[in-house]
Amino acid sequence: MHWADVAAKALSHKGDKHIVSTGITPSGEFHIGHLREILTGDMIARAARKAGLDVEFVFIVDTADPLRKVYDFLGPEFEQFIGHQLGSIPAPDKDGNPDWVRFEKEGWTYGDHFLKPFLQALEQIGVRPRIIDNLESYKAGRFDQLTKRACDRADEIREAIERISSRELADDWFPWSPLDSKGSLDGVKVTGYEYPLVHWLDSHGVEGSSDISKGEGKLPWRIDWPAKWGWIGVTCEPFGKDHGAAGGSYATGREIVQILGHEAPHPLTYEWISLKGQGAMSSSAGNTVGPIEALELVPPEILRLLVAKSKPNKAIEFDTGMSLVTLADEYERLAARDFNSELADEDLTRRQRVQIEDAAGAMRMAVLEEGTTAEATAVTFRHLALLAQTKSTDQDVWSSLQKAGAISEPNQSLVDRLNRMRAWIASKHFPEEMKISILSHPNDAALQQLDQDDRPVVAALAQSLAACNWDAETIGSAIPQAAKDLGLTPKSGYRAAYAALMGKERGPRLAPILAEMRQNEIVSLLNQCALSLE
RNA sequence: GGGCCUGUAGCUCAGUCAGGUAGAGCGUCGGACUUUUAAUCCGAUGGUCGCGGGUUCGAACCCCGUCAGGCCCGCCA
Repeated sequence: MHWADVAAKALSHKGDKHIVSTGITPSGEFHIGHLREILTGDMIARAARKAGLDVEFVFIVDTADPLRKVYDFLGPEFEQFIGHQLGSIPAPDKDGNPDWVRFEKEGWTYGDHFLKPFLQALEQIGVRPRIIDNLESYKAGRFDQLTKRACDRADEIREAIERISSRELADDWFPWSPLDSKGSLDGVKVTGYEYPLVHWLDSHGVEGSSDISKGEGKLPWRIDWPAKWGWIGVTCEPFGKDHGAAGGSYATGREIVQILGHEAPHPLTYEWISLKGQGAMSSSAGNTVGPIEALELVPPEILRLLVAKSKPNKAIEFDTGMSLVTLADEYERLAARDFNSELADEDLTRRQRVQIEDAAGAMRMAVLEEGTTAEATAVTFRHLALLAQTKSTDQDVWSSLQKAGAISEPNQSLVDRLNRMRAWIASKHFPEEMKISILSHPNDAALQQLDQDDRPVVAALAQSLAACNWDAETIGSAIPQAAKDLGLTPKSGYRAAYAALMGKERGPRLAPILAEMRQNEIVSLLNQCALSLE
């Protein structure tokens, strides 16, 4: 069973109606690590729907969280907003300074700035959650009753947090952080409480009162989370391994939510995504790949496959180089399989069966539109990379594929894929290994690798290519023919051609590439190679 | 200090919950396709299941210990 189906099954034991929730703080650039959170939730919801459950998928944007510090991408002016809520301060402009104009005219906030592009990415990747803005929810009084309960039973909550996380809370700790006279959550002392008011004294020596029912402040993180479970009615939530550890926020949350009068959701802890060779992704370290950037290179269904095929507790190493090609080709292979007929085989061992079921499940989760079946495009990533590099127009690419019988008319997903491929090729991420390049000088090392028998082919090839019509078809037949004329197999022709022209043992189809080059340069290169072999 | 996760073929991982002959994909190697050589198809190769004990007729799986990597007990997906 696929991991999402396992989670769905666990949910089905608890009832028929479910809310799967995810949440992210928009404190900086979103990266593909955040995508795992939301895709994990989306996949559980998908599996639950397939299991016949009534399920809603929500995404909570934690705009009520305060700005923790002046990040590297922010200008010094943001110093004044430390402790202020992300949904109530201006966004950084291009230079990292507060964009007051948009803030005042459009209400464009720090949270919006980072959230909006992420939402676009979600749309592209087929995730359409109900979005809940946390700050607005506070202001609308959604947290009111649960906050009242938390304040009324502050001692119980304090006891739970201290016992479970084995940390000591300050004497003046209170389960509500009021906003101070400047709008900050930092350094505010609670001096009294009578619902709905929490009285405070801030770091500027100002006294005031915070109205819980109007959201003039927020619950501290460890209570904020269970309170959300309560008022939204969350029954399942995936979260990063940081929250999942013993003593972590889920452990305290599951008890606190009971104090608040609700049940804890079914948990699912997932591992982080790291960038290959660079460790965990972190916005401050700058080693991130944003969801938008990733989607410019990778078809969304392939990004989905990456998450779908990895069990949540497995760390994922994301890599925009060769692994992407492997992953994309894996998608194509999987799409071409007929899992139902494979599973019909009675002789399968339990292991083989599980493996086929998991692959089928992963593909169900990977397709963009829920309930559809992936269709193989009949063009591998590798092949598309080749065509995109050798054909200057899209139409030439389609013609080549049509000629090969791979497609009749390109469908939309193939068109998208070609656009992404061109973006990938143009980006710094495109791997050297995939780049097609014809040598400008003989590569002696590669030539020496050639068998003695194959060496004469180089000279023969130089002659026949010098004489032939310079089109892909003619070149294509000249290469094997040159070998045959010498009593060798076509393979010898290719070996010689690759060694001489690309300095490799094998490579992509040569003829269409050569046809794009100048005939005299190719012939001259072959002649030089022939000379150096003598 | 306390706790969680991970460790299985060259690589990525299934299999551990319900103990029963070590599995897949990729890679590699070989063959076929006698002009689509990053393609496709066929075949082969490949593992003291981190290590040491214990329970058992039988352990990758359960128990105890141990090593290594990652993480949590302020904030982080």
